[in-house]
Amino acid sequence: MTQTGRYHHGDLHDTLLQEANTLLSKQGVEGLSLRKLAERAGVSRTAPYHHFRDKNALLCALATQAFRQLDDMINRQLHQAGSQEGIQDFVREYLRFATENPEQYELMFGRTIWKSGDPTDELKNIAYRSFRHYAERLATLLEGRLPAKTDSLRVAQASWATVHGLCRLLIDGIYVNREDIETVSEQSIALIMAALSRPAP
Amino acid sequence: MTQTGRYHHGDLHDTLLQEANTLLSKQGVEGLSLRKLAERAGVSRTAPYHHFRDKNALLCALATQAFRQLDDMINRQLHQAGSQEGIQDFVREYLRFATENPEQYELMFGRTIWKSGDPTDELKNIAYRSFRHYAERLATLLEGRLPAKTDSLRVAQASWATVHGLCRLLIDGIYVNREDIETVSEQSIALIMAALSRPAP
DNA sequence: GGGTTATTTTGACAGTGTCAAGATCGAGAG
DNA sequence: CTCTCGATCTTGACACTGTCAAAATAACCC
Repeated sequence: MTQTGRYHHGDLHDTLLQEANTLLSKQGVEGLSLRKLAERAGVSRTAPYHHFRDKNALLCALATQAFRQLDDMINRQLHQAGSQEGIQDFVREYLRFATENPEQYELMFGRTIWKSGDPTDELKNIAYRSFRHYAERLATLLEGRLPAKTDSLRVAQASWATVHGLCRLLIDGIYVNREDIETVSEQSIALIMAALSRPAP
Repeated sequence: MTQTGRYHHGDLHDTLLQEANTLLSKQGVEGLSLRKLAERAGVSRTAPYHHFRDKNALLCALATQAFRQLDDMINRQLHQAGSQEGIQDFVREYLRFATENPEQYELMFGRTIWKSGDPTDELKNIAYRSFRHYAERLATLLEGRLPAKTDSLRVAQASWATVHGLCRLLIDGIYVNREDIETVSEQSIALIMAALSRPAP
């Protein structure tokens, strides 16, 4: 289980992951097949099965990687942000992350893993942890500013949904053009901000 | 196995669509194959190709159907809604639509059609029209209540993104549990409402 | 060395979408 | 009524896909 000794290939595990990630970026999930991957790595079709239980496991590993990046971003971005500008920057960073790695984002939150496949425990952990971090930081950020009977967890879920929905519409290119990113995201930020500073009756 | 008017089949077109929709509901897109469909309709594997150019065309037809329903709902729901309660009801209806037909919703907005496949002109038309209807109705609803320099189109996009994102997280079961639908959706409604009645500085 | 174990390969199977070519049958033209 | 035509359907085939079983290979430990 070490990576220094080279028995047959060297370390297929990492090579596979790396190659899969670049292929994902270029062709999307539907262009990612284990056989193609194996060929690129110079091994037989079934070689990957000794490093990943099945395709689902590979995809989960990829998504886990991406979630680690996102989690880092969250902690970095919302760490010492004491003001509304902190949240604004976070939203912008989030949008940047999603639009610069659309295929990874799709994999992280898409049905391929969460509905049709089954997410690894490792993936679930990092995914939930990321959200928890966001919720916690947001909670401390909003401490005292929230009216009674308003659970900060709900605010976290609702605001995440807003940004997430925006990303989806953006990435899939349905209702929001990429040229409108700036204005629409500003509007979304305003949406969140208004709710935070002055909640509904 | 229906035998009404069987010269060849009767009308495969509608049978195919209908069967596809029930199969979609039960098994999701990934469980929907043309061959399975053909078998259920009692015809050969390639028979459907004389009614739909390819699988993408079939999926687009399904999505178009669903969009027609959504469009109807939008026009019905936001027709004479003059107050905030109208918007609230709309959001609730939208959430109901999405959670009761999760697979259809996924197909309507998912990457299967919009990214990996290519959407039919018919589909694009109805999809854009639905959103336009929403935007228009929302605009008349908010007339005069919006501050200067706030484009109602942006508000429409942002609010749609909020509800859409909520639906996605709900359907894919990532961050929002189904038991929390009520509270989270209320929070989301509050989010939108706050922005509408009292915009951010 | 031998033996164990991890790694890789070959072969095979059941699926998938889709194309090409032939078969069938309803209906309108003569 | 016959006969052709065009819509509809079928058979066969191809290139893919994920994944399993069993055999082969190479590295490791004793």
